[in-house]
This record gives sequence, C-alpha cells and structure tokens, in this order.
Amino acid sequence: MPITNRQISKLFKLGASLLELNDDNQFKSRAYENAAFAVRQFGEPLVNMTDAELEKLPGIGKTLSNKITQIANTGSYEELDRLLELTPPGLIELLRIKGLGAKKIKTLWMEAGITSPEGLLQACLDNRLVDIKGFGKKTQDSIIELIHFFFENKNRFLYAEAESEMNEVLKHLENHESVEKIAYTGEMRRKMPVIDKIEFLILLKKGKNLEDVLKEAEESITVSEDGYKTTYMDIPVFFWELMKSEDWAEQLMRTTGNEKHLALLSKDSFQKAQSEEDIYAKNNIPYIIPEMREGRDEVEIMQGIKAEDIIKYEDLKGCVHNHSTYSDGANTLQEMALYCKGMGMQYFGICDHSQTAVYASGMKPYKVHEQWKEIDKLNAQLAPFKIFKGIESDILGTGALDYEEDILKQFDFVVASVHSNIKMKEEDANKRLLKAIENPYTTILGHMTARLLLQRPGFPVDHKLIIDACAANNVVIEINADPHRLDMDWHWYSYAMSKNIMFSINPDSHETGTMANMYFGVCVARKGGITNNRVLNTFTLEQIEDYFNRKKAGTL
DNA sequence: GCCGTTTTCGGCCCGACTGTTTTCAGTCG
Repeated sequence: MPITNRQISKLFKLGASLLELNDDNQFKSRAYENAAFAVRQFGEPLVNMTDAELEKLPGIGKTLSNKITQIANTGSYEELDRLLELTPPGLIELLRIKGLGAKKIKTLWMEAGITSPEGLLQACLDNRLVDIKGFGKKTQDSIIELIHFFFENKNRFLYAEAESEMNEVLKHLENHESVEKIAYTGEMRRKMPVIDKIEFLILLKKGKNLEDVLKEAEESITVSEDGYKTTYMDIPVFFWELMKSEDWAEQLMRTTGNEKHLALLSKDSFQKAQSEEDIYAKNNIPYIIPEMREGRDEVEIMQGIKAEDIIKYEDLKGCVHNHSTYSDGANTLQEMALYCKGMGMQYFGICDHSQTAVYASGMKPYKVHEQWKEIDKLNAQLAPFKIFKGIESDILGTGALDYEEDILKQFDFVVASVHSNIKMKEEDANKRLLKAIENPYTTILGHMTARLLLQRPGFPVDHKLIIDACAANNVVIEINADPHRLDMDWHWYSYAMSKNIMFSINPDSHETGTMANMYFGVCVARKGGITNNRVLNTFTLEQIEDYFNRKKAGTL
C-alpha cells in the first residue's frame, strides 16, 4: 500500500517529539511539527512528487523533502530510526498519552528517571511528582487518571484500523485451496467501535493444517509466542477451527453474540441449525442482525421494526458535514463537492470551522461570504447536484454560536459542536449544550461529547437530558463517523429513537478520501438499531432542502 | 530545520486554558 500523507505526518510528529526529548534545539523540533502539519494539510499524495516539487511546499526544505522520499521508499527515515534507538521505548508510550507533551516527559525523564507509564504511575502514587519544578498536586492527580485511561485502552484497537488488517488476512484465506469456508466473527462482526482481537471461524479441507496456510501470508499475519497477530499493527487474531461443516451456523452464532445475548436463546435451538435465522425462529425471536447482539434491548427494538429497515450504506443520499481549504481541510471546496458527486450522492454540505476556531483557520465573516459566492457558482455548474451552505459553528463556553444572527440566518444549516474547553463539570457542560440546542439556528448537534476513542474520554453530559432537548427543539443528532469519534455513542440510539430523534451520519471529512468514512457511522448506527427513516442524509435532495427550510422557518 | 532576506544568519510561536507560578510554560486543537 502506498504511504499516505497522514502516515508521513505521523512520522514527522514522532520525529518532532523525539527531537524535543533528545535535542536541545527546540526550533528544529518545531520545524518538524510544522512540516507534519503542512504534510497533513496537503491535498495531493506526496509520494508521487519529486524532491524538487516537495521543496517548494511551505515548511518543507532540502532536508525534509529528502526525508519524505526516504519514507516513500522505506517507510521511515534514518534520523527517526536513530532517535528511536536513542529513546527508551517506554517514553514513546508516554508520548501517546494526551495531556502529556514532550517537554513534560523530558523533565520527568531527566529529573526523576521516569522512562515508562508504569514508572510514572508509581512515581505519582509515591507522591514524587509534586517536588519537580513545573509539577504540582493537581498535575499529579490528573496524570494518574490519564495513565489509568491509557492502561485500559493499551491493547485495544479502533474498528476501522482492525478492519483493514482483517481484510488483508481474509484476502489470503478466502480463496486459498486449503480453506473450505471462512468468516469473521466476535467483536468485529458486532462492529464494536473498539476491539481487542480479530476472530475468524474457519473450516479447512480434510487433512489441511492452519499454521501451514498462515505461514504463506507473512505480510498480513505472523505467528508469535503468544499466538497469531496481524503483521502491521500486532492485533491478536484468533481462529475458531471447525471440524464439521454442519456446525457452521451454530458456531457462527456462538462466537458472534456476547454472553448476555446468547443467554436469550435456548441451547437446544443451536443444534443442527441450518442458519442463524433458523435459530432465532426456533426461539420465537425476530432475527437480530449481528451488530446488535449485545444482550441489551435488541429483541425489544426488533419487535417493532423489520431487519431490512435498519440503515444501510446504500441508503445514504448525501454527505453533510465536511471541511475544505476554506478552513482546515486538505482539498478545495470544488474537489470535495465533485468527489461527493462522484460517490453517487445527490448533495454535499460544506461545514468549515467558524471564526473562533483559530487553530483550524476558522472563517471570519468576509471569508464566509467568499465561500457562499463560490458555492453559488458551483451550484450553477453542478445542478441538479447541490452544495448546501453549512457551517460547523463552535459552541462557545457560554453556549452561544459563533456568529451574529445576520450571518447565522443565511446558512442553509448549522452544525454546532464543542471543540475547546472540554474539561467541564457535567452541570456546566449540560447548560452549555442546552443553550446551543435551544438556539433556533442549530440544525445538527455535532460530536456530542468530543471524545476521541482510545485517546481521551468525552466530557460528561447527561445524555437523556440532551437527547430530550434535541427532541423538543427539532435538533438532529450527529453520528460523527470519524472512526476516532463515533460520537454520540451507540448505546444511546434506542433511547433517542424512542424520542423520535433524527440522526445525521457525518464523516466530518477534511479530505476527499475520508468521505467514505460514513460507512463506519453506518456500522454503529446499525449496532444501535437505527432505521433508515430516522437518518437525515437518507433524504433525497428535495426532502432535505424542504427539511432545512422548515427548520429555519420554525415549522418542522 | 525552514524562511527570508539589508544573501548568510537571526528569528521562528495562533490563542485559550490549565496549573504552576507570581508572570509564564506546557498542551491542545
């Protein structure tokens, strides 16, 4: 697979941190950070460019263009390898903890000899951080929390990353001459947003040996002392090996649902089952799609709806929360819109950042007007495809939106999201969100808790209170489909469905390539049992236009 | 390490927030 700009960016970011730890010139480190940012923002794949072309990019000079070429060829660059050699591996783990930066880690290393998360936790518990200059009791307490979160998530993986690893393994096994039948199962089949292993159900042809088959696929799966792991990300892989093909349905059933779900079914019904549908039928329970088999309220949900009414990717007709080079996106508005059209969508919503989001080049009012002009021009060319004039407005600390009313009222729709100051007490966070929800210009509540899976918990909100407020004010709840977010969380979908909430499955894409991330939003939407009639962007162009108009007129 | 020049080296850094300070450093988005 060719190396993406994002991967190059990550390597430069790591290089910047390692320089900060090992080198005294902070400006050199800063240069790498700037380069990481520039590379990430750039709209075309850098691996296809020559050194001379690379050097012309802002923030990239002779040295860094050379390193990009090295990365394109080898996956790394010499200086990074040298720095990695120099740095205790535990420090690199510490760098992954949000809230701890390279400067603090360097101090901990130099002043207290701390070189790992375990060592840091122990130092905190021994109350040793309070004596270090720049640290205090509060910092120590918050570090303890950060490390606990880190340990809880250490050996876990995002679904999206695991899926691409899983598909590599499947590619090798599906058509292999020794394999009779194979399917993925377990957490992956349930589409958990975060997983800790990949599981397969496999039936080999007579006399064939699994390890022999896997040994041919070293580029995707490796045998280690504690079992199989994917080669690239070291995700544990487990095989349920079947002996008889007539056990297939039973074992697929047993390995997919969690214990609580399986407890809903009689043991007898598994035996000699032809299919999973068969098993549910014998139990007098409606068919439950694999995603929902969590032993929560799935039976209740399915009593009222049909499995085919649950949202599918093919149901989506538009894509409404995206960024462009008007703020912090990598592709131009035109590139984004054309790509969306090319996906077969009927409409595209542009939601660049609002003015307060300075870090993301949020748009001042004059820039908003420029964008509107370009949208009008593009819409004249692209009809019947339509670009909607949206904005991702920051919800300010007070709960207010980020423009005056005379601008707000001119948007087709507004996604209101919290981006900064997320360490709030629940009570304050609720008040802040409620104020934004009650704003008549708020169409969609963006990523409700601002969580980043495996990186930081979201801020605490009273989900029921917020959902009820959205229902009362006709505010759509976003299912942010970025695999790191998947926010609002799927556990709340059935409650929201019961309140007649509309959802919008939004990729929050900052480049053309991630628009298709809506798929991951669909995965969790299915998990929560959301039906297609509750998803805003299944609407046709005419329907959503009408919806936006009526929302603005207050006649929904 | 990059950039922009008074072309050979000095300056580089948006702003809010937090927690540590007693005027600022670190981190984040």
